[in-house]
Amino acid sequence: MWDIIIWCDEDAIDFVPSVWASSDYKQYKYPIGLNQNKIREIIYELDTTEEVCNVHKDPQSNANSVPSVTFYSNREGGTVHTDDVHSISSRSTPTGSSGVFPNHDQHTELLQTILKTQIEIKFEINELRKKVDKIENKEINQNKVDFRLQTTTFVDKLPINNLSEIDEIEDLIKNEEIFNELVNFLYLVGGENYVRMVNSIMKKLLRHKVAVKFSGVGKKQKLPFCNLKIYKAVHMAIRRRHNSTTDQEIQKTVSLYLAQSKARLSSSKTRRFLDNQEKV
DNA sequence: ACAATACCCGGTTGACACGA
DNA sequence: TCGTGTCAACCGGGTATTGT
Repeated sequence: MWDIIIWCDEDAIDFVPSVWASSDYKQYKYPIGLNQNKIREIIYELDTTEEVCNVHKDPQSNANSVPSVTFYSNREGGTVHTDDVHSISSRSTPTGSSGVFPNHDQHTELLQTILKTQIEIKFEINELRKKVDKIENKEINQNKVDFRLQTTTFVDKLPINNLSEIDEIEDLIKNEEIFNELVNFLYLVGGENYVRMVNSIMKKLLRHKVAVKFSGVGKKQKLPFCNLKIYKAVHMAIRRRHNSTTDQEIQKTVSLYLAQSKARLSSSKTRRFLDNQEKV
C-alpha cells in the first residue's frame, strides 16, 4: 500500500509506503541525508514494515524529522497534481508539521488530471510503437536489414500454397537455426498489437485456400494448426514483440483467423467471379 | 449406468469499417 | 471505390453436470 504525498513547502510530489504515515495520517517519515538512489531503493524495496521505518531514524541523517506535507492517501482514492511535480532532489530540510486535507473537489480534479496524463502517455506509446513497426517493415522492404534475412529461406516459400508445402516447412524448421530464422522473419512482420500481428503473420504464412483446411485445435474435421511447429514459431515471434500476451490469447486469435479464412476465401472468389462476369 | 440438459468453445456468416 | 479486415451474432458439436 502506497500513499501519494505533496510536500507543501516545496511544491514537490512523491510516494511513500503507507506505514510511514503518522497515526493521524497528517505527517510522514522520510529518509533525510541520503542520496536519491538510496532513497528510491528504500522506498521501492523496503516499503511496508515498521522495522524499515526505523531504519530512517538515523540520528546522523536527521531522519527522525517529520516533513510538512499535504497528503493524498490511496486509501481515499486520492491523486496528485501532475503539472507541478518537482524533483525531490532539491528537497530542503522539512520544517513544521501541519498537514492539510484536500477537499472532495480537489480530489476529483487531481484524479482527472492523472487519468488524462495516463491516456496521453498510452497514446504516445502506441504512436511510438507504430513508428517503430513502420521503420522495421520499411527496412525489410528496402532490403536494408541483415543480409542473412534478405536471403532467408522463407521469402520465396511463403505464403504456403498447399499441404505438401506445410510438410516441407515443417521439415525445414526441424533444424533449430532455420526455426529461429523463421521466428525472426515472423517477428519482423510486426503489428501494433498482438491481434494485428497474428493476422499479419497468418496472412504472410498461409494462402486462404490452405488456411481453410486448418482450425485452431482441429475440430470439425479440420487439421489442428496449433500442433504444427510453424505455430510454435508464430507463438514465439508474437511473444518476442508482445511479451505480455498469454498463450490463450495467441491461440484464440490464431483460431479466429483460421475460422474466418473461409469467409475471406469465398469473398475473394465471389469478387473474382463477379469481375469475370463483368468482363464477359 | 444412462439419458437429459446446460454450458462452453470454436466455426460460420453477414454487416460494417478501414486503408490504399 | 474496392479489397480486405474486424466484429458480433448465431449455430453446432463436444463435454460436464445432474437426475433417475
